[in-house]
Amino acid sequence: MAVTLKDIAKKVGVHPSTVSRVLSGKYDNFNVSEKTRKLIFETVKKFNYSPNEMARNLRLQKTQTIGLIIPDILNPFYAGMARSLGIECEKKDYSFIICNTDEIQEKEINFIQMLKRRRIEGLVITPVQDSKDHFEELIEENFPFVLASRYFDDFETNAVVTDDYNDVFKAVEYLIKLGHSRIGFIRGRKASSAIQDREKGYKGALAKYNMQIDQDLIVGNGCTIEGGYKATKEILNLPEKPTALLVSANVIVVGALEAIFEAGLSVPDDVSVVGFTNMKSTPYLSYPLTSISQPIGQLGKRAFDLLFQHIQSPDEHKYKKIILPSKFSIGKSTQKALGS
Amino acid sequence: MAVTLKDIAKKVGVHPSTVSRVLSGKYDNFNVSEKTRKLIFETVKKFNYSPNEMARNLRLQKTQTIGLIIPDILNPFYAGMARSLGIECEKKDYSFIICNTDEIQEKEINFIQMLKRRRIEGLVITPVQDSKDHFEELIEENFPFVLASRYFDDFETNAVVTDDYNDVFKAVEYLIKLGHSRIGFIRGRKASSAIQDREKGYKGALAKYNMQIDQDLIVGNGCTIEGGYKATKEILNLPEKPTALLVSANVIVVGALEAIFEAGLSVPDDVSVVGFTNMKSTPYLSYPLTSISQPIGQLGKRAFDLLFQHIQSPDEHKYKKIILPSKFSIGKSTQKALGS
DNA sequence: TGTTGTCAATAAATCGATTTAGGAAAAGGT
DNA sequence: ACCTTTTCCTAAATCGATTTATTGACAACA
Repeated sequence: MAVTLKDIAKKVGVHPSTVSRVLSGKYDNFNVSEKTRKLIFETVKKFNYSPNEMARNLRLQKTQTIGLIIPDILNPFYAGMARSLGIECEKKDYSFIICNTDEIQEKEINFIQMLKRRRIEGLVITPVQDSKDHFEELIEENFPFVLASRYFDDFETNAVVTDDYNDVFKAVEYLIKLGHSRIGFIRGRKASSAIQDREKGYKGALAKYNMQIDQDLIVGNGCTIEGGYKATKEILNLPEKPTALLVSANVIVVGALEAIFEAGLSVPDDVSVVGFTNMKSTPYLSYPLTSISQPIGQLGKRAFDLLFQHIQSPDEHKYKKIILPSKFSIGKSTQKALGS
Repeated sequence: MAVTLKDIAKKVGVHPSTVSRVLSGKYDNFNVSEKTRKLIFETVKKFNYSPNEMARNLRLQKTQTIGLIIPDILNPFYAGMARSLGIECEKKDYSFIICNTDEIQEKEINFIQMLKRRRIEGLVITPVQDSKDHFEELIEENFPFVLASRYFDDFETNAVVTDDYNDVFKAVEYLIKLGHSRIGFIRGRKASSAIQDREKGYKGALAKYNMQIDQDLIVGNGCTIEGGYKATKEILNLPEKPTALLVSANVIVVGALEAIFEAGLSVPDDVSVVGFTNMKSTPYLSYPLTSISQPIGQLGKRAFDLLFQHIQSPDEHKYKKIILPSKFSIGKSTQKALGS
């Protein structure tokens, strides 16, 4: 169907290898006469020849393709990562294949298998973290991959994460300084290392100020709107309501606010809220949210950089864990606690 | 490096073709002894053999891959499309490669070239619509593609779009019936057929009620937050302010609201707003937005269906244009015009 | 005994490029 | 006139699968 290198060779009257060498450009002005080169280029143009990458890939053992496995592209956090990864890919002439796990471990494992069959050269992944054996396998094979936004304690890998412990620590400290003493923690997916670190940061801040950790104030599991809604509803039904909430992930914020408004409470008068944001596409309020905004673009970029490095020099690469700080921005969803 | 079919064949002591035939499963229980089959399967498992798709692709002239070219994955509208396309792809064992054009025509053209080199089997695309020659080329070649959310008047293609004219018509009619007589239209990208149809719907509704079309009330170009912000600011500076706004795309809503709040106006008391939404990840207000919500999931699904059909039967396929209705949902961002 | 048929497996071409080694012809040197 | 060098190009292997045609062995049948 499509015109091949062989076809071009025949038209020009030379051997396919000659055409290949001319087009590769590696032997520039060398070993091929100017006349032949011209003729080849003309013919290529005339027949609109475009090389078959499948064939090149096979021969060169390269696909110029990486995989991106994330929980859900609908989550603007991951969309942002995908975006910036895409930009980096483009620069290096790579493409990427996106797979959504929906936080289902089995899907993740299958996707990895599938992508390996497709001979992707590397993988950026936000792991489900319900199991991890498959990563040890990847490490054994020295298969290039980078964990994004989550990491494993147990073994060394490439990883790019945010400074979750400190990010939340500071935010909670801020709430404490506003005089809040009952601060709720709306939790995301328990299994996620990021969420775990945020919970630790929350506890760490409370501990610093000698405040009791009340397990009733730590609720929720899962990074969904519904999860945030239910958890917040639960926490607002406590006999002793919290006066402030730390919402530990971006999507959850939407559910949390829903629950707050539904309970007839207002922000920040009845309850102060600190959330996670990323860029402007996240929940928009008639007032800006006090929030921890993560450097998503950087996350994608740095992940690609690490991955690319591993791909380029598979033998002499070193695993790196990059920790990126977030920005804490004070909006209008927080205020001093009543009576303080 | 990786273990190949040949390696397996050697281990088992048979010819590669035998291994291939066993693994393909096409010659089930036939022409290969039970003993050999078992041995092959065992060896495959033992050495963790996974077929090289590059090689298969080349031989079979299939990549099981399609392309998705969209303006921006960060826009939840396109993220939603990508999501549902992904789900459909998975069912049919396809993968997809996402490319963001940022509404830059040149990028679109380059991406198409690149994807064709990679021998993707088909393309779902939301075209930039600054030019269109390259699509006529695709049609000539009978290359499978589906336009999503935008279409071309000039020639027949596969396309899945929303019912933009009627969707906006009804929304504007609703505003008129609330007594609004100065209704602003915050426009998205002029070049987009979807936006054009929405503008027509706006004008059509006004015409139906014998209302003058005031060009000052039609502002903006470009589907960005900034665009929406500037356009809205402009319209709010008119000597005779509009009492209602029809915001013609989802991202723009954020900018429009920003401008409204900045001007010290409130919604819906000072100005009623109808926007475009899709699912819950769009701008969240302390009140729900009156909005036209588009069936994004359907859009992705139907686009894949059309594309798959074309891929499966390239010769007997027929171009189809599918028009999907949106849902108009009345929230709290609209109310009766003052004095009516 | 010779023919036919079945079963199990192989040989070799193929997909479309790249690349190493080499070869023929022209140019250059003495 | 002969050897060397350079220039220009070709041959053929290769990447890792799939598939069509074919072969060899053995049993069945007349």
